[in-house]
Amino acid sequence: MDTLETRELRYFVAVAEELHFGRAAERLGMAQPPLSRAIQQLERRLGVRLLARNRRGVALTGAGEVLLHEGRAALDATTAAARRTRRAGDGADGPDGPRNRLVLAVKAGASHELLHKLLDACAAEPGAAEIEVLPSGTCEQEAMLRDGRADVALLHTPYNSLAGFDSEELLTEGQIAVLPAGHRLAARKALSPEDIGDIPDLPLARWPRHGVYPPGPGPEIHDLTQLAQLIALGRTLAVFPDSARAWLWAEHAAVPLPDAPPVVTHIAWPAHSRSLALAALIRTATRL
Amino acid sequence: MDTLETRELRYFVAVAEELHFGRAAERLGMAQPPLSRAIQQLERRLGVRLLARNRRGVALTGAGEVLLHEGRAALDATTAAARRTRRAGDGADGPDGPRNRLVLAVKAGASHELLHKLLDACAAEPGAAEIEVLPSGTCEQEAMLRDGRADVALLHTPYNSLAGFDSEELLTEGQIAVLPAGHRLAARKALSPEDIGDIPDLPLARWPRHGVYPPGPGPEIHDLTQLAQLIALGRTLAVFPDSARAWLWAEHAAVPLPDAPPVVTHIAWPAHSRSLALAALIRTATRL
DNA sequence: CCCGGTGATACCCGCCAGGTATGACAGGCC
DNA sequence: GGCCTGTCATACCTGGCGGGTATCACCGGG
Repeated sequence: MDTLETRELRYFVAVAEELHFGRAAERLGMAQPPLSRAIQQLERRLGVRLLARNRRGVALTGAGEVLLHEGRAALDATTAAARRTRRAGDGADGPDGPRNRLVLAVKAGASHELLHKLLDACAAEPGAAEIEVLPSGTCEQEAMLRDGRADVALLHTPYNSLAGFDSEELLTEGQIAVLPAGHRLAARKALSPEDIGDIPDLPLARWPRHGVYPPGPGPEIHDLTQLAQLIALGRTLAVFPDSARAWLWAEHAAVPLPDAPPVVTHIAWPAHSRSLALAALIRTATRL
Repeated sequence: MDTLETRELRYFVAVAEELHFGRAAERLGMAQPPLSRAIQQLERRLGVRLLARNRRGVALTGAGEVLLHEGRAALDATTAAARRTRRAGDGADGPDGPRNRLVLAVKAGASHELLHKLLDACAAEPGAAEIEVLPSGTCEQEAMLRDGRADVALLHTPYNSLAGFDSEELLTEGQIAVLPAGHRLAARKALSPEDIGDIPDLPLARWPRHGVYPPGPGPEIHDLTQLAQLIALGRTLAVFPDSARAWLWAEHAAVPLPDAPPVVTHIAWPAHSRSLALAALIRTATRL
């Protein structure tokens, strides 16, 4: 009477995202009629109208939007429970006591130096947990923490949000514009954010934010190598924290952006975590 | 294969809390054998041993402890989804547009003045959400935010933890010792935390923290009136923020505790909240 | 007017959650 | 040792419900 089943949440989230029973059913690997019925039962049990059926597709009601948000969070929490439990039991007992393993999510290609120092420090620590580094797509570390693919992550404000996590500050850096070495602006000592917003021959590269690309003239970027190449070819420019200098090519030029907001790297973890291994890692990280 | 059902989580949490299949089954309103089988299936599906059966009761394995913590969080999230969805649809459309309603959890009897000012300010705000004040037991506001009984809460550090919530600071106050007016210490200008820890004839009252009472000689307190009476009768003393002076009796005396840590009142809400009504309330609160 | 597309309804079936009865096993007691 | 008790596991059965197929009701467009 009171408790939602995860199955129902999965079904509703699918329908709410697709706004189409047929496509949602396909995505769920089932037929459309039982899905319709399940949603109806859900609405009856909650005593709330979730979807406005418009004969031509479907729209979310206010309550539906609430359930979409809260339901996603709940689904993330349950899959996180499953994943973390599996990991906890995986190699539960090594040669000396329970073998602890932590999955650390990092933006692929970011914070090279910092990460290197962190891993070295952990390796030096006797009895510290084994760290598995999990490279993540753009801005995906937050989702990985929420759904249990990772136990701890390196996040970069203002690109990432720390909402819902506990965190410690690790490093603050300025930003640079990375552009083709031959470009006329490459010789400048500094640039401002306005300068690079509308260069006719060099549009700003676009990264996906939570899976969607912002509008704009620049190319859509999938990975760092691709971006590096496009910059080297003179087709785009991009903005990075200082530490990106580590992977620049000869054909790249870096120009400081003194007025851009500083990028702060944090180590972040789910607020309810109660793991000794994690606490040790955080202590190690903040001592760097 | 991959996703845990809430039913399984409920079952496991019950067993993990009782550490006894029979009692857990009773609590769940079902027979013991299907519960045993469900837990076995869960262990098989996760590929992980959750419970160590000791012929004489049951103990949690490491993975079991992880699932207990994460599973509780997941269950809270799903019941929160159900509750908030119900509330969102409840009186979804009032006379003028969607009627917004927020449930604000406050520790019963705390922050009288602040709360009064906040409610007045909200009432003055045109188009602001209707605020339902939900008095909570000791330290229960956090749980209420997590499981959706409340949308927003007033929390008091260091008694409450802000972990997992977004929050804004509202008020900082010192603490006072409340003791019988006739007591020899009532005339003192100030007391230190050590002073009040071991007064032979006046043991410190004990509040439940997350449902359990800390050990000690003092009486176990259930509500504020009861405590007030016990103090007035000269049976105990208690520590409160300054604002508690509002409800003191004539037979009470308040002595400042300048060395006690200050109590900071925060307004806190689930980090993932995206409600306009909530944002407005927070803006109102921080402007006080 | 018919046709394509959408969600709802009707009906059926097989699986699995849950119940009852019983077993297996360890410990305490006389 | 024999027995009882408490505990979890096993065996077996049943009913409900989750899911499938076929079909309907409805609307918009050519």
